[in-house]
Amino acid sequence: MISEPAGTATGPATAEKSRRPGGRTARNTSAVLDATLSELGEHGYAGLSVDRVASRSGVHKATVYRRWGGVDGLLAAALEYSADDDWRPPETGSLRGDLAELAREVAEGFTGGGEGAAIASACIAASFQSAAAADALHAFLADRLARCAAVVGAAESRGEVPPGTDGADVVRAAIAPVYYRLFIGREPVSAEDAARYAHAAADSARSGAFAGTDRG
Amino acid sequence: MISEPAGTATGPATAEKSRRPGGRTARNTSAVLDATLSELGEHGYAGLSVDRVASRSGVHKATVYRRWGGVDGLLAAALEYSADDDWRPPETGSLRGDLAELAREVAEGFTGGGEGAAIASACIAASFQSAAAADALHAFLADRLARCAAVVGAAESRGEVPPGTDGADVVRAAIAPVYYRLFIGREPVSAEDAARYAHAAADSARSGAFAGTDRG
DNA sequence: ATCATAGTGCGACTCTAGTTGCATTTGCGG
DNA sequence: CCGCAAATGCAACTAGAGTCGCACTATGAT
Repeated sequence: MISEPAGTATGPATAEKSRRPGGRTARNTSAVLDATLSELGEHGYAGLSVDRVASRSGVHKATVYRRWGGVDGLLAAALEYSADDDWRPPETGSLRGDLAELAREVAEGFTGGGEGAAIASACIAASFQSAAAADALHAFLADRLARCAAVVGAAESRGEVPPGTDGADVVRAAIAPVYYRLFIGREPVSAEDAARYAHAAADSARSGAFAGTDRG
Repeated sequence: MISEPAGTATGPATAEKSRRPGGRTARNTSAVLDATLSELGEHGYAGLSVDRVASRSGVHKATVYRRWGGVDGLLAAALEYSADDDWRPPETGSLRGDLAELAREVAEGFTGGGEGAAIASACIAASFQSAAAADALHAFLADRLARCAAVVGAAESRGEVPPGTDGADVVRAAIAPVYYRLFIGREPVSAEDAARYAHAAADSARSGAFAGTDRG
């Protein structure tokens, strides 16, 4: 989902289009975004304040407001900054296994009480407050969904699902109930729950529920 | 900023345990909660401010803070205040039809541009900001889910699904992808999308994916 | 009718978020 | 090395959220 902060890497996420990308500006960028992620992990989105990020990073408050505009842009930039571009979907050899592993990763990514889980949950919460964060999250999840759809493509080439199956929809069917329990209904999610939803989605795909026009 | 519910913030919201439930107090209660819902419909949760609700309702700001504690309790009370206790799940005669109608209602309930849609979306957003709102929404949705599970019970008695099918899980599988697209992935939802997810869930239930232990 | 008091109105107060004008630093091209 | 402009630091400022003490009003009981 969302990786740990890169730390040494000079994140060119926001600085690359600047007319002065080097030196102090780059240092400030990584300092501020690192501080943002740390604050997110410790206090969540509700406790994220520009003043705290500013003093923690050693960058002046006005500078943070000028460059990121507020908590919105701060979080959106931090989201891109920490995005793990090397993530790949599981390859267990079967669609059922792939989807089950995927659903498990989703559930654990938000409940597995580390800093990463807090940050991931904070991003979801932030998307309800800030259009910039919502856009960033949308882009991030759309990219993840597109990569995940590959497991359905592989299943199709193995003959597990009918040709023309909508991979993104199959993945949505597998992971959406996990998200629903976590963030909408606020219900606990067990590993068995996640596996059950993944298996149901795999079976639906196999019987053609997501192939081309809705045939029934 | 959003403060934690201090003590008995939402105490006298339900007038029955108040020591002075009649007259002006009751008038103020309905005036404030009506104003809260109107403000929610017009400006959403992000634009919900105690000052605006206070001046709109004619009740003093300090009174609103004293009785509801802030936007948290205000929205939680408004959610209970406006809950439709007479709602019943659809009865089309088939599980596929019931689930499809349910998914359609969910999608339309949030996207169908009226004041109700704005309020419903605001409640979801609020649940990410306020523990009180999250609890209120959890209770509301758990109640709705329990009622919806009845359509699966009816299908079971008709022989459409195996005995022991988990009704709540079938309903979750049908509506969760709609919620995912609306609030997590921020993707548009068409009527066809909603129907497709509902049909897939119905087929899964029919083939026993949600019957007792996960049979595979 | 009368009374104690819960509930309310009022306004001033504090605290924090966010903005602005100006001086200073610093990266980058010459 | 030098100069310009971008970026930053700084402090004072505005605006809004939330709190508090006090006076007052209306409710429910006597």
